[in-house]
Amino acid sequence: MSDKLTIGKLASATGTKVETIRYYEQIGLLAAPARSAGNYRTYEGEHLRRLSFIRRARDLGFSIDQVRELMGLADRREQSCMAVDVIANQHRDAITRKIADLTALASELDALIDSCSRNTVAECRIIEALGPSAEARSH
Amino acid sequence: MSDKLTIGKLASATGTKVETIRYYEQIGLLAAPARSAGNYRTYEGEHLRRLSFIRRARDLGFSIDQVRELMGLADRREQSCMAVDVIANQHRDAITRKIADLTALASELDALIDSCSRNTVAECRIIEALGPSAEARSH
DNA sequence: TATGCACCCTCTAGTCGCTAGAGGGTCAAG
DNA sequence: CTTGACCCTCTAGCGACTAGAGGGTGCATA
Repeated sequence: MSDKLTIGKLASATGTKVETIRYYEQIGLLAAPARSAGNYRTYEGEHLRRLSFIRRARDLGFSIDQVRELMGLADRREQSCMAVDVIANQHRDAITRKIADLTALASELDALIDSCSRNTVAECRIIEALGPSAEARSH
Repeated sequence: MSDKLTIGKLASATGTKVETIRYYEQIGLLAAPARSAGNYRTYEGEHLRRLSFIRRARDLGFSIDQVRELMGLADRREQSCMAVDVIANQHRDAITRKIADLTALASELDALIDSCSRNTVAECRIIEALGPSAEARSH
C-alpha cells in the first residue's frame, strides 16, 4: 500500500526513461523528491500523477513550455477553462499546418519516385530533379 | 561572366543563410572554397550547383546524412539508380508514418477540445483527460 | 562473509540542424 | 578618410532528451 517509488519504478509505471525523469527534475518540470538514506530518490503518488500528466501532454505533442503552462492552469482550479482551450487550439492549428506541409511533400516525393526507371544514375530523374533549377542554369 | 561568388551572394542565390553555408562547410557537406587575399570565401559555379542540390533535398525533408548519401550516388554516375530509389522510398515511408501519427493526434485533440465546455478548470475535461489514466488510478 | 548483479548517483558531453552573438577584419562608395 | 555593409573565427545556445564514465547502494545467493 506504500506509494513510495524508486526512480526505476516510476519510470516503468509511466513509460518514461530514468534519465528523462532526472532531466525533468533538472529543468524544474517535476518537483525534486525526498531522498533515502542511500541518497536514492523516493517518489510519492503525487509525483506519479504529475509525471503521468506530463507524459500524456508530451505524447500529444505539447512542448515542455506548454506543459508547464497547462500544469500551472491545472493548479489554479478556480480559473476559467478558456485559457486551457486556447493552448489546445493553438496546438491543434499547428498540427493542421504540419499535416498539410507533409502531405504536399509526400506528393512531390511521389512524383520523383515515379520517375525513377531503374536507369544508371546518369539518367536518374530523382538526381536530376534535385539538381539546380532551370532558372539557375539559364543565367 | 565570372562565376565567383561571395558567401553572401551564394546565400541569396540559394535562399540559404550565410551561417548555414559556413555550417555545411564545417560538417563537410559543402567543399571549402578558395579564399581571397582578404580571406573571404570565393565560391564557383560548382558550389552553387552543390548547394542548390543540398537545399532542394533538405526542403524535401531529407536528413543531412541522406543528402550526403544522395550526393555520393550522384557523383558515381555509372551506377544504378536503384540505390537512389531506395533512399527516396525510405523517406517517403517515414513521411507516411508521420502523417498518420499527426492525424491520430489531431482527432484526439479535437475530442479534448470538444469536451471543454468553458467551465472552470475544476471541471475542465482537457485537464482531466491529460491527468493520470484510469488504470493508473485503479491501483 | 564475500560476491555478484541490478539498480541508483552525479557530471559531462553528444545528438540534429542550425542560429546567435562577441569581437574583430575587409572593401567599396562618397 | 570615414562610414557602413559585408566578411572572418570562435563559442555557446536551442529543444528534448540520450549516452557514457566513474562511482555508490541494496539485496540475494554461495
